[in-house]
Amino acid sequence: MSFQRDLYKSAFSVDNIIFGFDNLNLKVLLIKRKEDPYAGMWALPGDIVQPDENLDDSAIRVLHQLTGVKDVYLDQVYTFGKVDRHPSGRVITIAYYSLVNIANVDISPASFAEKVAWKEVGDIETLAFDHRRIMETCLARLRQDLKLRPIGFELLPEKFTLTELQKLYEVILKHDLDKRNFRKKILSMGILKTLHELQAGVSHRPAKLYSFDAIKYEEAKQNGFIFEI
Amino acid sequence: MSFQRDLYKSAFSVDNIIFGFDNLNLKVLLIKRKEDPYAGMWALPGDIVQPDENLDDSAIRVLHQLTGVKDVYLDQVYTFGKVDRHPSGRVITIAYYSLVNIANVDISPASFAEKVAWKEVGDIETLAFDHRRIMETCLARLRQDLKLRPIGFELLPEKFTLTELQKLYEVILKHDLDKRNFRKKILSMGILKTLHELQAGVSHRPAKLYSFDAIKYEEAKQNGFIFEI
DNA sequence: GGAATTAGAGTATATTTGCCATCAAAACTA
DNA sequence: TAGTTTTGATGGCAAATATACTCTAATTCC
Repeated sequence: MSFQRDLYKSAFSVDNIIFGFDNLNLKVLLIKRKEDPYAGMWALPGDIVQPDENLDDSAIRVLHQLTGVKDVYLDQVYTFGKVDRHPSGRVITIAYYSLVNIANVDISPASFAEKVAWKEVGDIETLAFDHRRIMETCLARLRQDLKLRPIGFELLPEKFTLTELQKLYEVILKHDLDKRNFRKKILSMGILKTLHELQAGVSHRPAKLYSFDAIKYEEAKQNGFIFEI
Repeated sequence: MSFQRDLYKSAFSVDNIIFGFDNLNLKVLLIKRKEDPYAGMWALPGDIVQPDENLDDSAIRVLHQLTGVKDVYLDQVYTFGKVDRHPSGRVITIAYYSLVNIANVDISPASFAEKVAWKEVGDIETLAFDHRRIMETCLARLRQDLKLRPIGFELLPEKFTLTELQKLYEVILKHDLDKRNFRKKILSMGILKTLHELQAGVSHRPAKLYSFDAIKYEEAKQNGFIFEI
């Protein structure tokens, strides 16, 4: 079996499900497609992987084009490759998800989009291609990862309150958590820096601000610590 | 951006990491490559995905060619796509893992292989391509899944003893489990059928045989049960 | 100064884990 | 056939961990 014989017309794309959190809801960044197929429909941002481009780099590029940000949390989730998933030919797509601080991004439509917008996850109905299913899969993965890795912070500003963090977990996992137990658990992990600063501009007792301490987390991990919510 | 313009010479393959368990060790099915690149080296079984073939079907086909079995546990893990991972061109590969009952398979080299053999996971050093890394990734995923889903049974015969099941967990997770607590936990889940049969042919007190009860598991899941070891 | 709002903290109970020891059933052997 | 060998099956306790639960304190706004 030669390699050449098995080449055929095909391509692979990446789709990047970019999650953001606005202190109330979990959102994803969608684009409105400019061209066929599915012109005018909302879709996940993605692009064909270039011949000399690694898959991860491709996902990073899509993210960067749309949001201006780099160096954010990004993870591969699953590859979708049903024969007929793309009307124009055999295109399989590798789905990634990214977690961004929604306040840091300045969204601008890339060339392939007419519009870009944050949409609340719960409000999304149909999407182009099999993107609805891709989104569901990524959301399920996000929920799993959120419980097993310290990634919730990625969706929050650098400095955050414990209430904000808890709210984020509650919204994404879709169930309430006990306030005291949550604080106890998070603080006992020793992976937060306590900033000696308070929340400002709120009309009630201001909360302490914290930030994630990646170094402490790495140390703890060396000592056998396993993150779990 | 047209679809046509973005087509280029490329292909995608699947690699299927087939795990088996022989009551002592975790094994993977490897092939010895017949042709270049990497002729004569051990590699993971895999193949180019055909133009009209779904990805999962491709992984199933590879499995079937090598082992004669179908209808076994199979899950997609990760897609590897570094630009230079394949010496002959741009080939990305979608890695799957399968869990088979080692006693049920009758291995026979597919056309692309000179030999096929079960190799103990711990003994595997270098493999062709980036297959070593792929194997590590799949192994890590197997360990994760084993704790969160009732899949250990897939590696055992239809009828098994609790000691065999525990041993399987211990070997794969690489740490010992308490015998009494393990039995208590597994039995309390209510997802095993107690066969009123005993192990035969052992020169000591024979153990009771059990089998996994998929129906009971589905019911339990409906009622909020979450499998966890 | 009082109302409104969210922050922050401890205890009692339930669950899980780690650890320990004995008798039972079968095959083998002397 | 009696004794030896091997593994199966089983309960309980102590310690650690996870869960359920409610009030006072601090701040802004009026």
